[in-house]
Amino acid sequence: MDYKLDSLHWSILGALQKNARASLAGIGRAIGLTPPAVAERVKRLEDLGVIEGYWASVSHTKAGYQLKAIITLRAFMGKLKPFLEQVKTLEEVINCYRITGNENIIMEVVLRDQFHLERFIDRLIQYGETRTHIILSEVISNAPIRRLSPTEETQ
Amino acid sequence: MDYKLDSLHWSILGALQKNARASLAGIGRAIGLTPPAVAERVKRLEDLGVIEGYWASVSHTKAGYQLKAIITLRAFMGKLKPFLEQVKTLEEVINCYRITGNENIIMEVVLRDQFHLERFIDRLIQYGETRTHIILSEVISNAPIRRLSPTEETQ
DNA sequence: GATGAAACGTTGTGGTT
DNA sequence: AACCACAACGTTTCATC
Repeated sequence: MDYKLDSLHWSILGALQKNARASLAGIGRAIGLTPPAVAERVKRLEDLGVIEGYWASVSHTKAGYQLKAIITLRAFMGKLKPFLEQVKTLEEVINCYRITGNENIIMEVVLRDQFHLERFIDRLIQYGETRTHIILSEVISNAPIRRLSPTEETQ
Repeated sequence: MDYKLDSLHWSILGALQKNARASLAGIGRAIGLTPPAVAERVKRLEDLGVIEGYWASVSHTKAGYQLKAIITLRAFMGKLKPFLEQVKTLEEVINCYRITGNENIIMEVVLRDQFHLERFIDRLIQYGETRTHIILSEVISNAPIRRLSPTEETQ
């Protein structure tokens, strides 16, 4: 990494992780910078890829999806690549990671109800063995990424 | 649910899930509503809890965290409650869900490096058995929640 | 929901250290 | 290179219909 983030950068990241619609002028007031200075720093954070984007979080239950589940997949021989293509077309999947370990894939999915879940799992069995965990409650949701303590920085 | 979301609501949700900093005036232009009309609908979506918040997404690697991992926990007898209290104080944990199945808890964590991961797991073993999966790549990240097809709605 | 006006925020230019 | 000051422009918000 050929850049350094100072504490003003982290104040800005903290503010935008808490509320992505916060005004740059308001953030500037809180940290002692003028609006153009904040705008410049935000633009740079975006250009560097530190800020990947801004999104609204929609409640799956309030949007009509009663269930949220974690599904892992242990792909059959030669079935991982076809799955990786197919998964992009599945509207139910909101997150999907390739992982190490006994399973290859872990997904977070939203589903209308138990029947929807059943049909969804049925569509996956051609690709591998699945294991399903229903999410009962969200203990922590999208906690902000914090600055590494200075002694811990490896930059 | 004692409310109904029409296609204008879903256009607004789509726009804000794609870019939470999009201007309400711009969204209005795209869907044929005046700025105050969009603002009113957004306010109502927030008040209903359909929109839970707006977040900037920060790249864990660009922020100095080389590793992201999924860790599951199968809590020992009587150790789930203490864990649920403790986990809120762990800066590494960006998501944590209670789930059904053999494990009770699944967490998404960001870590500086393998040594940090090792120390983090050490801190968990008092609460239960853990299983760790390193995230190799993100196939799908925060895909938007879409409208249920009308025939599928159970409202 | 629309309109119009006032308050506020963002963005560009130019200048300072 | 990073910031400030100021001005033009766009956006949000509020009253009113």
